[in-house]
Amino acid sequence: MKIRILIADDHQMFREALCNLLRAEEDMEVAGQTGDGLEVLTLAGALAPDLVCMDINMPGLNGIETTRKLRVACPQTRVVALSAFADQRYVLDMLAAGASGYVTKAEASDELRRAIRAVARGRTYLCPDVAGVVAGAASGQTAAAAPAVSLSTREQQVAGLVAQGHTSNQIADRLCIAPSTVEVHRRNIMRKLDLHNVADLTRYVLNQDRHSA
Amino acid sequence: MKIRILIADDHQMFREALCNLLRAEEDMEVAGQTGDGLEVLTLAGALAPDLVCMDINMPGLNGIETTRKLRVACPQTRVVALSAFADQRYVLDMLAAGASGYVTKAEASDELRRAIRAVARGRTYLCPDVAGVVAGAASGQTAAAAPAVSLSTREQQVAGLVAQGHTSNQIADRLCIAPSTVEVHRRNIMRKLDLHNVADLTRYVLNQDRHSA
DNA sequence: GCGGCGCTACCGGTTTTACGGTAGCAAAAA
DNA sequence: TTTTTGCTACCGTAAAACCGGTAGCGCCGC
Repeated sequence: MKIRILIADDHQMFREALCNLLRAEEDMEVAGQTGDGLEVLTLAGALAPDLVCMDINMPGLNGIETTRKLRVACPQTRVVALSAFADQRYVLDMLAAGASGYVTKAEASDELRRAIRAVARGRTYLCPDVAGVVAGAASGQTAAAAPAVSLSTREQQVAGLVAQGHTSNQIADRLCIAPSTVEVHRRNIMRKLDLHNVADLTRYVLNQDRHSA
Repeated sequence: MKIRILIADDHQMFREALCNLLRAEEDMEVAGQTGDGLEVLTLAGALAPDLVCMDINMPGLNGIETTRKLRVACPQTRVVALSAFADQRYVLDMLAAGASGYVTKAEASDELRRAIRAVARGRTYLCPDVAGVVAGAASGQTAAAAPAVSLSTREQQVAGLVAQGHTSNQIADRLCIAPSTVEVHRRNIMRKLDLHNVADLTRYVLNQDRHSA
């Protein structure tokens, strides 16, 4: 029985090249391919593949969200993350979303074959770079610190406007509230995230945006 | 006579997959492949390929700089840029550096084959997305606006430290200059770039970093 | 019901930015 | 040579950010 694979990546060229590579394997079969997160969900429902090779940057729905929804809709379909990046944030979010493997594109394609076979057998596979990141997170403190913070809706609005370069007065006008209120929100945001200036907050917001793009 | 191709991309997996694709073509031959910009120069010198498929994000030396040097060292070797991005900045820099073609990874691999054949015949090939960007730059004003700004070395240092969340006093300590001097640099940076607060500057620096990564 | 949380709003204060002008000095360019 | 550019440094002012406490109101969950 061949391993039936769905390829999800926003670069058509990479998808085609990858199809080519995997089709050469005796024990693998490319069931389908797409570059759109939402289409991954519909295709996975129709094709019921054993495994999805999932990129993170995709239009429609990013790979992390897609993985999360896919694990609910198609629990029998496992996910191998296939990303250009090995950021701790990406890796942890992807694993938390339910991915069973994580391989970076910087690795040899042999790593991917190994990951596919391991995950198809119900195992977990992380390529060396990624395994190091996970180990670092486990021993470090960022893993515990990350999920502790959560901004309210209003705070997210304010944070976004601050990162766009607006002053508290401008934000107050925009949201039709008092400047003093905006400053309270700013202070609460700073306290929650342990940030202390606009530059820190801007970087934080930009990272968040990148994540939910 | 086959077209002898050198593949330069920092993702080994993509390189392997691409080699596979191009080897299937009758009129093409993959002479070599590497993920490092500096190695492109040495390999090109040794192999004298007809054409280099050049990614932009590479360690050692980025694709733009590599192209510039390659055009001087090996004028007979032409360059097709093969990037994930179609940013105006990337495209224009790459063409200015001497690339004869530009294809994005979001395109089908057929676009790349077409580009390779066109460039090997001495022509220029831009994929549709990129052609639009170039046309927009020619008619637009951003092309003239972009090279107008340039920060001095010191200003870049200060801008970077501001974006990292340091105050002028902290930056002064770090650079061993007076706080008043740091503030002069800040004002000059702001004036040159037409920015007016830390958030704007932070976003600018982050974009710059992404560009020269 | 009552405590907690989010949103609203104001008081106070210090520190930091943002923007203006002036100026010396060295190196590079015109 | 003169001019320009970059780096250095100080003087000011006004605005904004940062940090603390206090407090009313509505909503949700225990």
